[in-house]
This record gives sequence, C-alpha cells and structure tokens, in this order.
Amino acid sequence: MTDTLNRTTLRDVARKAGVSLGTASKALNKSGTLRAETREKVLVAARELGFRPNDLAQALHRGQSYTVGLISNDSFGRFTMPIMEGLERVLHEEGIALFMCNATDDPAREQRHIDQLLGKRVDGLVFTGRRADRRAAPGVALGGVPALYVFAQSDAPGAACLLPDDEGGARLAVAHLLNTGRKRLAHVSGPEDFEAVRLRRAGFEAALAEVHMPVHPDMILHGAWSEAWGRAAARDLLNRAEPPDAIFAGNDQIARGILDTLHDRGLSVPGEIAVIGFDNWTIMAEAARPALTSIDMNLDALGEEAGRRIVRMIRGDTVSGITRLPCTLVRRASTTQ
Amino acid sequence: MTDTLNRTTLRDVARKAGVSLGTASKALNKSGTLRAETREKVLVAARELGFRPNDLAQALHRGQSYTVGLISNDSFGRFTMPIMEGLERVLHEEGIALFMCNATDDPAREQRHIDQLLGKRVDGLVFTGRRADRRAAPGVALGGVPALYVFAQSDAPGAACLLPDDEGGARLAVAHLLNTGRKRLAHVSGPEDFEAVRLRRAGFEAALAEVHMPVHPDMILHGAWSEAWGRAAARDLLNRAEPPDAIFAGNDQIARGILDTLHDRGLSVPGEIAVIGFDNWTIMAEAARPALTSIDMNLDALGEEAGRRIVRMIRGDTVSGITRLPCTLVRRASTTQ
DNA sequence: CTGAAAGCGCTAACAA
DNA sequence: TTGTTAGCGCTTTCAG
Repeated sequence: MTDTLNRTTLRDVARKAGVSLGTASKALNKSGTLRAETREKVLVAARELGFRPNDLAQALHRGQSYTVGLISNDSFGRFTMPIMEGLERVLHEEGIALFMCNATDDPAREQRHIDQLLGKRVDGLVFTGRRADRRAAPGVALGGVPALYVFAQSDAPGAACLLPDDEGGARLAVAHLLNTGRKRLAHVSGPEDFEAVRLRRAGFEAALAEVHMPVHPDMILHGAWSEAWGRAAARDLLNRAEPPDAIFAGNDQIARGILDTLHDRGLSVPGEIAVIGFDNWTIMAEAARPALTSIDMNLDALGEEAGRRIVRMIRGDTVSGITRLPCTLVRRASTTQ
Repeated sequence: MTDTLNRTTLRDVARKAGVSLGTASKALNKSGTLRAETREKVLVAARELGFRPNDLAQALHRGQSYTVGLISNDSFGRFTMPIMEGLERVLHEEGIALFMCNATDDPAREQRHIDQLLGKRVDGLVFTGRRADRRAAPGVALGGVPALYVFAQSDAPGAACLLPDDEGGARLAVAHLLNTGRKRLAHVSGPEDFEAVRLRRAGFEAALAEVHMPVHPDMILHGAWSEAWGRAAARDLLNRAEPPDAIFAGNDQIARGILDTLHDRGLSVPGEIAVIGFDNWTIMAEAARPALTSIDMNLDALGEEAGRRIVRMIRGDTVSGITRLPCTLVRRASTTQ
C-alpha cells in the first residue's frame, strides 16, 4: 500500500529472498530448474514486496512491447467504438495493451501518431475508418510493423483489410422482405460516393434478380444519411402510382425517418408496408415505432477478428488482402408481426 | 523504407557519424555543449538512417513512460467517447500516449487492467464511468500512480473527480424556458437512483424557487432513460387539467419521446409547448421534429480538462476533490422560433 | 568539446 | 541447482 509498491525491483526481491538476481528471475518466470523450496522463497518475497515486473525493461530486452496502436479516423465515433471493444477484449486476453489515437482524417496528425507509436515500439498497428472506403497508405513508413485496416481500406498493395460484407447484408434484408411476402421493394440509401452504399445497392439488385423480380431503378433513391432524407424519400415513394410495400433503408437513421412519415400518413407497419434498416444501432432501432428490424454489421466481431489477426501478424504470419465478415439480420416489429 | 527503419539504434547513428555514443545522444537531445559541426554530422546520420529513439529505453532510464491509462466502465460508450477525444488531444500535445482499457463494471477485469497498466509503468490513470455516481475505489493499490476520475466518482478520500455541473445545467434550462415566457414547467427525468437525476431535479426546483414560482411535485416525473418513457410521460401530462407549457426532459431520448407524443396530439412546438433536453446528443437532437434545444455537458471540454489535470498530477501537483464544469445551453427550434 | 562507462530493470547464456 | 555477467538502447555523470 506504500507508494514504493510498484517501484520494487527484482533485485529487491532477490535480496529479500536471499538468492541471486538470476535465481529470482527463474523463479518468477518458471524457467530453468529450481528447487521447489527456493522458488517458493522467492515467490513469497515477491508477494510481500508487492513486486510487479517492469514491462518496459522486459520489452526492451525481448524487443517486443506487447502493445498495439489503434489509429481511428472516426473520432472514436459510433462505428469505431464497438470495433475497439472487440479488439481490446481479444488483445487483453493475449496480454497486449492498446494505445488509442484519434487522427480524424488529418494526415499530419496521423503521421505524428504513427511516429509516436513507432517510438513506443508497438508490435502492431490497426487503422480504423468512419467509412469503409479506400484511403491512401500512411505517408510515413511503418518500419516493418504489421498493419491492419478495419472498417477501412488501404491503397497499399497487399494490405490486410477487414470489412463487413455490405452486399451480403443487403441480400439478407431482401431475402427477409421477400420471405414475408413483400412484392414491391424500394431502397432508400445514402450518398452514392460511399462504397458501402454501392455494395448494398448491388446486393439489393442481385437478390431481386436472382428470384427473377424486376428491379425498378426509380425505386432506388440516394440522399443523405439522415432522418430528414428518410422522411422526404418516404413521402416521394408514397405519392407514386404504385407505392412500395417494403422499404430497405441504407441505415437506421433513414429508416427512422421513413417510419415517421409512414406514421404520419397513418399507414400500418408492418401490415401495409415493411421497413428494414442497416447498422442495427440498438438505441435507435429499439426506440423506433414500431421497433426496427435491421442488419447488424457485427462490428464487435469484426474487432475481435482484427485482434486475432494482428496477433497472428505479430507472430510472423502473413495476412493480406480484403476479408469481409458476414452481417446478420436482427428481427423486430417493423417487418413481421 | 526498409524494415530496419525503426530498428536503427543510437549506436548505429554514432558509428555512421564517426562520433561516440554520448556525443550522438547530446546532439539529438540538444544537451551539453557541442560544436555545431559535430551536431550537424550526427543529425544528418540520424536522418539518413531513419533513426527513431526507442521510447522504451528512454522510459526505462528516466523512470517515466509518457503514457497514461484510461479505464472505462462505459464500454467505450456514448459518454466516454467525447471525453476520450478531449483527453487524448491534450495528452498527445504533451507527448503522452493513451492506453485504453474497457472494464465494463467488472471489478475483476478492472483489476487485471490496472495491474497490466502498472506493469507498463503508466504515469497516470484516468477512470471513466457511464454515470457520474460514486463507486468503490479500485481493489488494487495504485502504487502511488496519480489517479483521476472523470464522469465518475470515487469513494477514496481526497480522490480527484471531474464532473459536469448537472444542477447548473438544469438551472440553465429553467432560466431559458422562463425567459421565453413559459409559466407551467414540468420535468420528466430518469431513474431517481442516478445522482445526475437528483441534481438536475434540484436545479430545476431551485431555479423555480428563486423566482418565487411554485414547484408542483406532480409536475416532476421519473422513469426510464428512454423514448418510450418520454412518450408515456407526455401523454400523462397532457391529460392533466392544467397541462404544462414547457417540459424539461432529463435527457434527449426522453425529450424525443415527448416530442413524438406532442406531434401525435397535434400540438405546436414551441408555439403551444416548449421542450428542452439534456446531453445535446447532436444526432438525436438535430433529427428531432422540431430540432431539440438541449443542455450540453461539454464532455469534450471535460476530457481536455482531465488531460490538463492528470498532467499536472504527474508533474507532482496535488489535485484533489470534486470539480464540476459548467454545462451550456444549445438553442434549437423546440423552445424558440 | 568529446569519449568512456555506469546504470535504468530485466532475461538468458554461461560458469560454478 | 544456483550465481555471475553481458547486454536490450538510452541518458548522464565524470574523465580526458
């Protein structure tokens, strides 16, 4: 309980146990061969002194710091959070600590962060984005430190990227809507310059084509990632001669806007029309009226997989190329009774 | 660009520059007195080799790691995020890197994290909570490492805590409503076992009392932190003989629920009734109909102040006791035209 | 003005 | 089975 607690050195332990430095080390690391009695003596001394090995010294010695740096361009936002959580969980189990840096799309800031992290001799680097679009490789060389992109992509050839399967997610949504007997599907999504938007649209179209259903281009609308856009798009669709009986929204905010318009128009959901979102932003989806069915990108699992991969990379395995992890459907009241 | 880039050692630089190790060190640290020519020689060699000092070695030597650990109990949630951002920004400017750990209210997990961080010889520890309630001091001794609680409180006597001024925030809300001519104020808030709820209620009551307005206990409602509760509470209030002409919600989700009910009832906001939220959760507040006026806890500023304080503590200053930082009012359409 | 050497705390190879 | 010692890469006296 004294403040010398974590300043105790291995030498102190050895002295107290009446053994040499090397012996104390062997006892604590269970290496070499020691008499059980000696080992016990050391362990007791260590416990009594509240000894905690200095990782910095260990790291310096073995040339490995047991740390990984995470550089986010999402300002620690909604998408980075669950990824961080999964990542941190896995790394912690491996005894690896995580440095968090926020670059917020500022390349200079990112470079300073990378520099700092390399100085700290991180064993690996994980880059996170706010959107899964391609981005330029960092301007600084990474000095051979393994790098992994999660919910982000890199220009660098052979870069290891981990992404959600947006197209597959869209297919899930369409399949679910068709399963519940819907015939006229619309898709209201975000800005077309997002790769995720293009992939989700592709999934929407492909899933319809596969069951030989017509894809009406005018039933696919692009706008902002906002509730306001959802409300406006829904008004547009409802004014058509043949309004849809199901709407697949590009994200949950848009879906909520859509639900608000349907509510205002007095349409019953899911009776007359079904709505499905994307992101499964729980707090949004559950508060919707009715609660919103949505596609979950499983960002937490993405983070966990990122942890496993960066660990493998640190161990020397080569991991490269783009991997997409499956999305899942989360059923709520907006599509089925 | 080679992977020896960050493996270059100071000795390599010295060798290349044709000077001794000590001289190279002096040149790079601008310490001691060197001939300009010698220094330049070293700097050139360092640049050519892409030398980057090993922080681990430096840290080991000076007994300071230039790292701080952040332990969150909010699962990196909505409240921790902005705090982290502010904190990281300030620390980065000081050349300090931030370890992120997620304890999610699991004491055993928290202990393991603290242990790991102390092993890494962090210079300071910051604890973050999901709610600003009191919590037990960590079970492990912190070994004299400075600790700071942000958006969280500690049992430990003299613990340094940094919190938003909930009561002041509530006063701001009431003052604003009164300024816009409202007469019958209601308060719909979260569960009473939250200290924040009690403080906001206290602020609500005190602000009314100060201008000699009656405080009707039946105009103060407690429930869940949800839109559903907001909707229900609003229905209740509107069915009264004397419904309120302004509602101060305990958070933005509740406020949104209230707005939904008002919208359904066809009441004009802010014409007939005003609504103000708490948290200023932008994505929620801006999407509301009409956009929601709200109280901002300035968590980002809280994080920055936390950064400044932990730095002072690391430098040896004593910082202790509870400090509350002011909230601010963010005007939107739900209270004024 | 520059070089040599000790030491931060630990591990591992080598002696005893 | 245990002790001694040489580093890991850097900073900082203290000599030269």
